Amino acid sequence: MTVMPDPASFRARVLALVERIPAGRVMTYGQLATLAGAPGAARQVGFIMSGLAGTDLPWQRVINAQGAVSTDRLGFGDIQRGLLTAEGVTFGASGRCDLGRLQWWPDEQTDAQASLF
DNA sequence: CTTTTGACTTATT
DNA sequence: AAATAAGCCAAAA
Repeated sequence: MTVMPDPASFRARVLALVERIPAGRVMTYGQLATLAGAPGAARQVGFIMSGLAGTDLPWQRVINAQGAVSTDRLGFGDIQRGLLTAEGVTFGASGRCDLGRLQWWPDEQTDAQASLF
């Protein structure tokens, strides 16, 4: 069961975005905060994520701006990397992936269709 | 209302 | 490249 607070809340907007991240792609905390309407609230996004583990949401696809997972100190960094690796995301020896290639933006799903407007 | 807290980010050594 | 410091903002208490 997923957490569904007020649709108007910052949290709900973040969760809605997380749910749309395609497999094998990632988003950063700051990016989510900005798209949810609160630039700079990256830390708050992280706090929201703390409740996502164990839900249906693809929480593993949210990483930090360095292209690395921020869950090592929580004890399940290896689990998160494992899930992402299973989706095709590759991590270098430094524990970071190629953000420039894997970071996903919501409008990416539309390409030629966007020009209809 | 004020204070505290973080799965963050950026700039600066 | 790695470690520090300071800034940042939404919730909960």
